Amino acid sequence: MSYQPTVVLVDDHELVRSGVRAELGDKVRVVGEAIDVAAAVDVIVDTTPDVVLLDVHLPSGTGADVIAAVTARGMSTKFLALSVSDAPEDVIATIRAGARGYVTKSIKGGELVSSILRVAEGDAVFSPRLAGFVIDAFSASVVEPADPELDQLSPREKEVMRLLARGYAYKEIARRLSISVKTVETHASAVLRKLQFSSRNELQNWAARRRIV
Amino acid sequence: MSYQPTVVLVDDHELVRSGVRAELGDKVRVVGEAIDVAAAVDVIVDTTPDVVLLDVHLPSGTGADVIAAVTARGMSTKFLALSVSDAPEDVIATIRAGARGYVTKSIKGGELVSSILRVAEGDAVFSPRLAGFVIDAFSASVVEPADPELDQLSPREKEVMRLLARGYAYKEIARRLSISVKTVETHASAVLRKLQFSSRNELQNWAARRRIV
DNA sequence: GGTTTTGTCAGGGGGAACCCCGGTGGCTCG
DNA sequence: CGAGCCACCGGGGTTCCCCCTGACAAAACC
Repeated sequence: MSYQPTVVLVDDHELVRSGVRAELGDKVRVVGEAIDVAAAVDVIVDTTPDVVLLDVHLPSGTGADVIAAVTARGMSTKFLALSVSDAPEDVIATIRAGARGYVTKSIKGGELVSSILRVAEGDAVFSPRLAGFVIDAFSASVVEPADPELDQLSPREKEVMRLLARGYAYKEIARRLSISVKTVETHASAVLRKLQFSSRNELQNWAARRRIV
Repeated sequence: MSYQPTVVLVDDHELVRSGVRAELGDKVRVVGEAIDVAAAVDVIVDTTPDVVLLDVHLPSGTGADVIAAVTARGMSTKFLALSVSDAPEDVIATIRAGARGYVTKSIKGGELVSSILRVAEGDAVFSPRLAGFVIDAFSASVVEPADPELDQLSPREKEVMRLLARGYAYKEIARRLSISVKTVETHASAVLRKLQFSSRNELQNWAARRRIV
């Protein structure tokens, strides 16, 4: 492939930037550099590179700030985080912001080049250990801790509770369960009493947070 | 490292299982096999392997079903999905369920072994193209598209809307904003009308999904 | 300076939500 | 077989939600 992706380097250490430039050789074309958040945003907007090689910790903020500012301008630039930090917080924050990859500075030159090329093609790239952090955060955001509070409810009450939490009117619930509205009221009262809620709205918020909806 | 991780193979094709067994050689120890969801769960619970090599599509369900059933039993087994499918839905569903990696069957034998070893050590492993799907799904689950619908609301109405979405009673909202209950009613009516909701519950659900709470 | 928007408030009404009482029938368990 | 739990249903009541109409002052816009 003779096509050279264009790259912007964002790092506050001159040494790192020149080192990276040297390693990159002629496989990619460096079209701009920046050392802080504001300058980075300007350069990226001006040069619209294929990939931004981005340090996570900058003097005036974080790499995530840069990503947020650029994507807020409607650009679809791809970001590859390049950092000394392998802390889960940094990795997750940067990925959440929209980075397509995250490699540590212990990476070898050749691998850095191939990582940039892969990101330019739309793939995601991670140092081995770091991908796990993202996966953890991803699946952790879905877990249902099987609330023991729900065991206080009889089967029928759970049924009513679920519909209640979704905001259905008593009339609707009665129709769906083919029972009388009065029965629904009875179950609803029991649910609110047992779960210590004073209104369906509290239940609804609680259910939304626990993702029982 | 002379330590052999134990592995369970779950795949409905005999050919695939024997192929995998041949490729794995003596780097890992295969302690069990299964061809459907129920059998897989039984074998995994019995043998408590370090890693489960899991096909995504099984005769009686999906790999995600297996993961859900096993984790529901409180086990912390690691799962590596091995599938012919590279469809984003399959990848995301399997990862959401809790898999620590996803590789396609076009993988070479040696890479499969090293993938298993890395998963056993806690890393996450992906075929190049697939990691991007997870990242997309991950960052997409956070974006706030700055709802243009909210611009229809006057500042005061937004204020009321937020409290309304949290489930506060009119009386409470009036107290917090130091205004009359009747004024709250007026704003609430305007909010529901402008946002096309017919009850506060719809608003509450909508707000919960958009994370405006 | 008129018009529109916004924020404030009120009356009145229909309906829904929630509560407290009551009752029936079925089931299980000691 | 009585005691307890569950699912079912009703009456009657209070409070809250939501709507409609109408009003007035301040700010903003043209």
